[in-house]
Amino acid sequence: MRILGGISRRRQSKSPATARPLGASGKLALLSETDIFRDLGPRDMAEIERMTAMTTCRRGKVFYTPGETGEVLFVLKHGRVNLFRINPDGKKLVLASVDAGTVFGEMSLVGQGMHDTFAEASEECTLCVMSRSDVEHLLVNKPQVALRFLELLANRLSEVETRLETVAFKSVPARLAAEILHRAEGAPDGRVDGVSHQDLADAVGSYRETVTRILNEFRRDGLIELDRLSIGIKDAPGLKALAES
Amino acid sequence: MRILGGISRRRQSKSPATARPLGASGKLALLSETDIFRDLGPRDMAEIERMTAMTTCRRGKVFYTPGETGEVLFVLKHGRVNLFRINPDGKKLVLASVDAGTVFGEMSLVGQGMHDTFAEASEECTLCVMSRSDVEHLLVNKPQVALRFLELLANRLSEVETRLETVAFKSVPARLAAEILHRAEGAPDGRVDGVSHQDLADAVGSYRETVTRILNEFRRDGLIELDRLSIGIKDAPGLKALAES
DNA sequence: GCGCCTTGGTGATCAAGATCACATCCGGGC
DNA sequence: GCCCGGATGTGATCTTGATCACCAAGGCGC
Repeated sequence: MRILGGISRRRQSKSPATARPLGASGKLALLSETDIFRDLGPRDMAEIERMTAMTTCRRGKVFYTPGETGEVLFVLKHGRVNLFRINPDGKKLVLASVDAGTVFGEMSLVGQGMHDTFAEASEECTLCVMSRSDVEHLLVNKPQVALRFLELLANRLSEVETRLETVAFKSVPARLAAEILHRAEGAPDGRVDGVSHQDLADAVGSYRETVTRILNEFRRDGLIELDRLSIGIKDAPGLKALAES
Repeated sequence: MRILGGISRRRQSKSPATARPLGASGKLALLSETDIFRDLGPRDMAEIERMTAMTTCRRGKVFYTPGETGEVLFVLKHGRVNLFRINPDGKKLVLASVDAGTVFGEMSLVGQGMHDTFAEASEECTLCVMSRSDVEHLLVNKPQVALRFLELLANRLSEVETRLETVAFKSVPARLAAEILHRAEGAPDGRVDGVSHQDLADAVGSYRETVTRILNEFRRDGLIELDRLSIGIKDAPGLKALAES
């Protein structure tokens, strides 16, 4: 059985301890782009800038571990982050894969628990880190931010609910087809790169061998083409049909 | 295969069309108890009272159907509500079972989508219904309410994530044990009443026959006792151990 | 070039639980 | 009491997909 230690080894950056802090230079520019802050004026943004730290994480870095990390909230500026849990056998399940603009973290203030949840950069990431008190302050004094936050949370809720339904109702091939299509969104060439079968298995809640087998079936059926760490979509409608179960 | 029509037949109240409106009498009293409004003063409460409708639903009533119902937000005052989806085969999955104080509904404003999600009273319920514009108004003008809302949403998110993990990782017996324990909370006699095997199956994402079989195993192992529509817990620690997988 | 690690390929086996098919059983309505 | 529908009990399959056991190929560091 693949265990927790193995995961860290497999992907975790070998670079020095923690994420690298960013110079004050590009901080403001990055912050202004964020969804959650978009309603604020320049003066507010400057204030936020003073109270946040910005860091980057390279692909694969697990930058949040329950217990170890304090009570902070992350705002993802660039890149993509996987929030996942590990079960007692060491099996990993990706709860959510969040995009730039999303807020996440351990915040009892907002009840936003990351109980047992890890966060890892699935791509090169730029993150903004806020302390509990900063967030409290911000939410109380800037209602617009609270509203944006609300919106984000509601979207994540909706997403997880759909995921729950998917895991409960659909077969692994269906889930896999959906996952591939989802990951291909945004890539105009209809190609998913840098994703191992193991990654897909973690995402759909299955196993590496099963994913390999099913991907090969997909290829046999002319739905996709396969290369090392790369999947090319050849028949998107076909995949979509499969994804509907 | 059990289908959608069957569900309505099985449980839906045969009473006239919609839920019964409540006299203005107890409205304010009920509203003040709600979590989400608890920070408001009497004057604000009065204002809210003016703009909300209060209704009751009897057990089993499906009072929200996607598409049919408009863009409203419910605040559950008393009772318990199941939010669920139906898959193409007619199989039902309970996404969340929400308690008094919870807010839910179709609200694009807050991104709070109920796409394809139904709501049914699993107990006698008192509900407060707010329109989209009322909610917008409230959230913009009463930041405290937005904060409470945030808190609620974050809790629900956390719950669904745990549920997702459970469905993905744990066996049906484990899920069932957890579900029984969960439902027995609050009942000091350690008894779960008025719940059919089908209800449990819908809740844990399994099938009626499977649930029946496993419950009988539980009884054989001295964990529970069984009666028609009733389960008595005899060995809570044993169930808990099972629930941990 | 060599060794090693990561990724991918595949057969064999197995267990869980979905699915089908009925048989009761119980309570309520008439 | 009789009938009906919902709730439950249970046997008999059948599939899916988890799990085990290896092997092969690609890529990288040295």
